[in-house]
Amino acid sequence: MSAIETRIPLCQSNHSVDNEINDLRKKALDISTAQRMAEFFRLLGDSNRLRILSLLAQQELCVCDLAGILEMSESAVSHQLRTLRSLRLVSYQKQGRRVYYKLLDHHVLDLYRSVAEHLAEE
Amino acid sequence: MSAIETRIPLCQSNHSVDNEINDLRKKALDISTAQRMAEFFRLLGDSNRLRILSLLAQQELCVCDLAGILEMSESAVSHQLRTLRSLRLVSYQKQGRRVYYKLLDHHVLDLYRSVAEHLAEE
DNA sequence: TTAATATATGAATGACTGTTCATGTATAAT
DNA sequence: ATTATACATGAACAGTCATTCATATATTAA
Repeated sequence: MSAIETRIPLCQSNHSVDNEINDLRKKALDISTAQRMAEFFRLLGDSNRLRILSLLAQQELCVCDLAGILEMSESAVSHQLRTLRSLRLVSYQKQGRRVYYKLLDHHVLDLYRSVAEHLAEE
Repeated sequence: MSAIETRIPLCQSNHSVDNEINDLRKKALDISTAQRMAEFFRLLGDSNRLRILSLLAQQELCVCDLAGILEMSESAVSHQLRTLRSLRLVSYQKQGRRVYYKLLDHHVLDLYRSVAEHLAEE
């Protein structure tokens, strides 16, 4: 059983890349890492979540202020914060009956800026 | 009609942030920009698209090679490339009946690295 | 010319996701 | 104590999305 025969059939016949298939398969992002990265990007792939993050990047804010500023329902904000919490992008602190959220992860701002730069170039 | 009265009701009573609501609303990411940024992040929020990009970051590849390496159907790959094309992340070049795709946007790699770094820290 | 290959694409399907609505809990105010 | 507020959360619903399937086009091979 040669390497060629165990290989999943690609394009018929040999073109330049053909011999490098196995190399490339190793170089490709592995599935589990890709899934974790995708999960992270997907988290940023919602305009309301981005707007929440843009505010928390400035200062701590409680749920009802976020809701008021962004004109979203408190429930919707709370659900989104739950998502952001689950990926450790925000932390929170209770004060009386209010819960103040703040940005926890500094990478988010880098990503934010990179995309802003990309969009500015179009 | 004072500024207070025209303001959308937030948390009852005045806490420290209350006077800054209008300021914060101006500082928040505006909706249309947030939507464009979200569209971009959402594009990266799929593991198969990330894996396609990780390969194209190394070299030009045709559809059937991508399909073979990633063990996806050619149709699925083609659909994803269409999406990547629409956001100008890849360009393509026809050679015979093959179509070679390559990475067009350098920001993608920056984003890619930022997230990889984030995940490495957990 | 005829058959096979590489790619593209519309429609259909199943899975996922964000919001709303209803409800529950904890805290503060009266 | 009773009421109102701030927040959380499960269920339901609507919209979105990635894949598959069927089909079409263009190019190469026979």
